[in-house]
Amino acid sequence: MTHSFIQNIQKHVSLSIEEISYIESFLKLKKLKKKEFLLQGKEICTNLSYIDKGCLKIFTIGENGEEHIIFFAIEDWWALDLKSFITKEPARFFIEAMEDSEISQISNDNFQLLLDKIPKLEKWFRILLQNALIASENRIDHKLSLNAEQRYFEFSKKYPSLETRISQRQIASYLGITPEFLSKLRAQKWKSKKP
Amino acid sequence: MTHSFIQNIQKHVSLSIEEISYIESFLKLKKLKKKEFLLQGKEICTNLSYIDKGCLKIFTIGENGEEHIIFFAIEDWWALDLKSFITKEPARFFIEAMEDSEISQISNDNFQLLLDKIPKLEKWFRILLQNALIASENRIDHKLSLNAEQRYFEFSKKYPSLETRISQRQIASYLGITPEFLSKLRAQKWKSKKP
DNA sequence: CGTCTATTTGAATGTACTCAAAAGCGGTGG
DNA sequence: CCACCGCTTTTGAGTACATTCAAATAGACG
Repeated sequence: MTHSFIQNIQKHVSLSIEEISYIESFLKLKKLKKKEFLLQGKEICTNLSYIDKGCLKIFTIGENGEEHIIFFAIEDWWALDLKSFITKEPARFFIEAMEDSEISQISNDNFQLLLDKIPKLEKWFRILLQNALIASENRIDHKLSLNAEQRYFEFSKKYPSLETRISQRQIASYLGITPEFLSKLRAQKWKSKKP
Repeated sequence: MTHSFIQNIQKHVSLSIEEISYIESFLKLKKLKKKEFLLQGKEICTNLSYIDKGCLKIFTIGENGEEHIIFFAIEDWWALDLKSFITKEPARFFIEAMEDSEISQISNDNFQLLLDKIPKLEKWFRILLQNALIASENRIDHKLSLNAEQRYFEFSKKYPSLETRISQRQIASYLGITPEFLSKLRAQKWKSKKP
């Protein structure tokens, strides 16, 4: 059975047997333990990491050590600091495993090589970026349009699985509120649903 | 002299004379007057619009009619609802000219045709999306990490030209604050710089 | 000019934050 | 397997950042 990384690509472009094994030759499998870092800010993000299993967070750290989660990467999604990966500048973001996870990595140099050798991969990556940008635009809209409670509601709808897999602290950080306040929102919610 | 749309493409991929005229054959030039709409929410975004001159806003409209500006499109940048353009679903966003503007449009059908006929355009569009996504990720980080005053400061740094071209009301909408509060922030700023 | 919209300013209000303390939960080692 | 330690969650009181509403002023446009 082919690697799920390959299956992901084949959703958008079809590959020959040779191309598949060529791509697979670049993949490095890696296991991460919960709380293990994949990328520390200021390092260069040299790898694109496809998530086979588990869940990572991509985040920045503020003045007082608070984490600001830019996005979550779960199964069949990607973890990288795009800017650093492309430009080889020091990373803006940190990446850390939130569960024991398994990933498949390809280095930025090998990635460029692949795009040059198999140009149709440009299409696949273009579509990947397209989807990420659409999600990112929606996130901006939500942050501009909705209050904390509404954003929490939308989050629960969009990531029903994450709701239980990760701590409220992490969810609060993603929503842009304090964990204390999220706790209060949840308490309210019960009150209005139980009577 | 070649169209600046073409020049933009050639920053990333080189084109033959034939390819250039093929691309140009699809471009429709259009002039917009200030406050003219390019896209109304719920319509389908059938065109990718390259901004030759002027400035547009891409935004949503909330419950009470407030505008939430997702991004500004200025010279040498793009205006479209990406999701609607790709999927042909009704648009999430509105697009409106903030100044008299000149744009060059290509329809989504012709765009797909171009990508198929000139595959190296995939690379150009991939890079365009890459840059947009990087900017979008930074915007999310700013909204999570910074308070209103800091976001205003960053905005002024990033778009020094816009600061004077558009109304404070629009800037406030982009920053996610009320125009009244932005006015107060600016008043404070003078106080601390004048003494 | 006159009208319409944008900006400024102030007072009252609200949403979300800080700080602190208590309770809950999960993992680890004896 | 239980006890303990550290971290997360809950709860409450006080506070701060930002909003709402209102009214006055200033600017822009036909």
